[in-house]
Order: sequence, then structure tokens, then C-alpha cells
Amino acid sequence: MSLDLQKLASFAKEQGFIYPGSELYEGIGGIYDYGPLGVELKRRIADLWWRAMVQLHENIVGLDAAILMHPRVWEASGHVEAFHDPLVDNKVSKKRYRVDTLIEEYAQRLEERAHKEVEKKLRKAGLPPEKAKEEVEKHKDYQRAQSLRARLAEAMAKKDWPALTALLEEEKIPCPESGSTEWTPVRQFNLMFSTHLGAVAEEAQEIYLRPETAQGIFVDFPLVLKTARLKVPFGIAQIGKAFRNEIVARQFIFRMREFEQMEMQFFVPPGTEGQWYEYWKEKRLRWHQHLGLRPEYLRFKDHEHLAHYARAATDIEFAFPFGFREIEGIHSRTDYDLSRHAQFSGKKLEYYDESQGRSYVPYVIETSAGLDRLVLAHLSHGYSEELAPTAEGGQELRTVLKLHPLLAPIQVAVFPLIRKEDFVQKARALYEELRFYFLTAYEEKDSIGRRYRRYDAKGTPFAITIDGQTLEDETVTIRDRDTLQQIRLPMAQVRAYLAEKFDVAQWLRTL
RNA sequence: GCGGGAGUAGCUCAGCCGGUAGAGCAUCAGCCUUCCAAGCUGAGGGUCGCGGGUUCGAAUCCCGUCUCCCGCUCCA
Repeated sequence: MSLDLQKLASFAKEQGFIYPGSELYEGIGGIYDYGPLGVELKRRIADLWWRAMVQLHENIVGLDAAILMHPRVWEASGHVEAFHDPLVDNKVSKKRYRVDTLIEEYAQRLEERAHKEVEKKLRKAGLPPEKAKEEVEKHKDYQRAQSLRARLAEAMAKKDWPALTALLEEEKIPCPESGSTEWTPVRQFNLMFSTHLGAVAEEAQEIYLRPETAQGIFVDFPLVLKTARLKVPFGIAQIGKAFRNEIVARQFIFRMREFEQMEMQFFVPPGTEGQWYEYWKEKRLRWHQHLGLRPEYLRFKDHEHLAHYARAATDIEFAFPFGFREIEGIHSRTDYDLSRHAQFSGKKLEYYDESQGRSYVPYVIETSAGLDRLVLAHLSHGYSEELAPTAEGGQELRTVLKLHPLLAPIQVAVFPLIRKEDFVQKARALYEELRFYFLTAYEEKDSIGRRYRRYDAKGTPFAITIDGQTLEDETVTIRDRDTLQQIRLPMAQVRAYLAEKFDVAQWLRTL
């Protein structure tokens, strides 16, 4: 775990995987661009996800919903409420809190204190505990707690942040950490990006860029159900961009403001969600493993605090250079989303189950993977510096990106051993042919060893060299990126050899 | 937002106490090379983050500002 992010970011930039966004203009925080190699890596990951989910399951269909959705969608989903937190910083402890939880917790402490004191008092006076409620309600701390709650509720309802600032000040609410009562003004943080629908400024309506792709699936659920002739259990899969105004976007492309999700919502009869949850947990872990992420780099992390709509939730975590972090979430979401949309839209979002002879709102198992996080996972997992033999018989460091062959941005490189006309001609001819089938590169500059190393760093799994012997018997060498071993093959068999190495169907069978 | 660090060529960096920019790698052109990078020749590339000040003169000193990185806070 010695690889630091700085170095990886630098490597990714230099090789053309990932660039800082808008670098020409000093950059823009938390935004990154995918360069020539990065875009290949990313779309290969996405493609293999799509094949594993949609192509391989007759009961999973694809969808590409719009980024812009009706504003009511985000009220129904709970995002408008959840993503607009008023926050405040304590000037002494430098800690940041949500104002509502800060005040609520303080009120709770006051109440507890009131209860304790009353209990003590009653015991001393030998009075029966039945008097407790009455006594507590008379207690000044209890009364203060109630008044705090009332003022909090009123200010929250009106989104009156200055009133909350005043409340903190007047009531001398202390910081749980430092006890300090010095606060910055209350500010609202909006985690959703807003924009305007409608070209005429005055008539434009404020809408949001989606903070997650899932809602597109729920909103289109009835249409998909009607047009795709599906029966539960079935799934809807989608890959697309989502946007969040993260307070701090950090750790390279791990947390970005514009990111891409690969989500699948699986609709099941209520009562069967448990087994499907287990099914998808296992299925998704396998997919990651089969793309080359070693088992010890992956783990499940169950959520301890479940969201109100969730039955169960777990994350698949990957060992990034900065620790184990989520790359995919598998959630049992009950019928919460569909029910909310039914409620907000006034339409029925039910499924008629012939086997049960009744209609119901299906339960949902969600698998939600972060595409950019997977790119980062494969880059950091594959990056390695190791000793390799040199021409002089010594050892030297080589940088190699050990990507799974199916993810390689350049699948095969073709080199003439030396830059002489007959070598070059043969190599060019092979390149011209192979490119119809594979992402192929041709390179004749520099010494052969140097070219091997250059493509090692790009993650190219195979390098083919045309040498003196090729001119005599039409055989070439194929070098393996990871083992450095070479085999010699008739040129006519190269395509078949590579086709087998890059056989997606074969890979899908292993899932 | 707070605290810390940093901004000089695509990358990694040098440039001491101020005298109008350098190295290695990379890139391009050519030479040389018969299997694991850093041989040869030549070329391109930098308003030294930006603005202001001090000075005869600033990458170098002072002030301001922006951006990036790390930590904290946040993360349905």
C-alpha cells in the first residue's frame, strides 16, 4: 500500500488515462477528464458490466433515462430534503455540524438531565415514581428543551437560517467537542446541482441535475413494465452520469462532482427480497473478482445504520491506496421508492402477479457501482513497479500496469525488431490486419526493450515482434506483459491466438 | 469553511544572499541498433499561477488574489 495517490494521478495524467478538468484554466476542483487511454478503460469496464447484467440475463433490460427530470422526482425521492442541510462550524473546535442534529441532541441531553434530577429528587423525598412525569414537565431544563425544539422546527420549516444562527447564540448551545459557543453563521449547503429549464431567463424553471441515476429507473418503471413484457423478478439497468455538489471533492477520482454510475434495480415479489439480496451480493462480488481484482482487495461491509427504507445494505469495498472504500452498494430498498412515486404522482405503480392473483408494489434490490471508482480501483490495483532484467544482465525498475486483458486500452502492440524496410513492411502489414479485430498499436521508434517497457506502462498485455526469423519462416514472437515470456507463433495463427485471449464470451461463462 | 503544504517545460525537479531561466526524462526529425527503457546528432516547447508593490533590475523580497494537494467537517 505504498503507492500514493499523487503518484498515481501523475502517472494517469502522463499516460493519458485521466487529466485534471479544465487544466488550461487552472483546473476545477473535483472534476476530471478521461484521456485517450482512460476513455478506453472506462468504456471497457462499462461494457463488461452491461454484458454481464443485460446481455446475460433475459429478465434484465437496459434504460438510458435523461439527466434532467421533473423537480417533483427529487421531492418524492427525499433528496430535496436530505441534500439541503443547514450546517454550522464551531470556531474553536473547527468541527462542522448539521444545525438541526446539533440542537436536537442538545435538547435531548437537557431532557435526560431533567429526568435524572427528578428521579433523584423523588427518591430522596420518598415520593412515588408516578409523580415523575408531572415533575419533569415542570423542570426548567425540560421546558427549555421543548422551547428549543419548537424554535428549531419553526426555523427549519421556514428555512430561516439567520434565526437558527440567533438561536445558537442566544441559547448558548455548546459544541459537543469543545464546549465552545462560538459559531459561524448557519449556511445551507445544497448537494444538488441546479440549472434552468427554458431559454427565456424570466420564465425558466429551476431544475436539478440528477444526483443519482436510480430515480430514472423508478419513474420509467411502469413504461418498461408495459413495453418490455416482463414478469417479476426482473431488473432494469442503466449507466449514466450523476452530479453532486460535494462539500469537498477529494482523493483523485474517488469522489467527484460529476461521476458515472452503473445501476440495476431488481424488482421482486415482497417476501423474496432476502434471497435476491444474497444472490446479487454474491453475483456482483464475483464480477469484480473475475475482472482481476484479487480477493484480498475486496470485502463486504454491511451498513450498521440503515436508511429508513432499507431492509439490508452492504458495500463491496476495495482496498484503495487510502484504505478500503466503497466501489459498489447492494441495497434492499423495500417498496419505498415506487410507493413514494405513486404517492407523489398520484399514479399506481403496481404489478399484477398472476401466480398470486393480486397486485402489489414490488420490492427492490439495488446494485449500484461507481464507474469512476472502478477505473481508479483497476489503476491502483494494476499499477506496479518491479525489477526486470536489463540487456546488460542487471536489474532495473519497470513500471507496469497489470490490467485484466479485457480491460486493456491497447490490446496488442506490433513492433519491427529494428527499423529496416523489410521488418517494417511485415510489421505494418500485421498491424493493418489486426486492427480490424483488436485495439492495436504500431511502434518502430527506439530500441525494442524500450518499446516493451512503454507499452507495459500502458497496460498492453501482448506485444508482437517481427524479427529476422520472421523474414525466413513467417513466425513472430508474442511477449506476455506480466511474465515477460515469449512464444513463437506462425503469423497466420496470431489472430486466433489473440481472439482466444480476448474472448468475452468465454469470460462471461465464468461469471 | 478551518488548519497545513505547494504552484518554474508534458513529467520529476534545480535555480544559494535579487542581475532578465536550467537539467534529466518525455516529444519531434534523423543516425545507430537482430529481443527487454534511459547510445549519437539536431529541433520544438516556459508571459517562472495571476495582479500589484519595492528596486536601475524580481522566478527570487513584500502585499493581495486564484488554483491544486493533504487533514478535519459532509457524504440519500
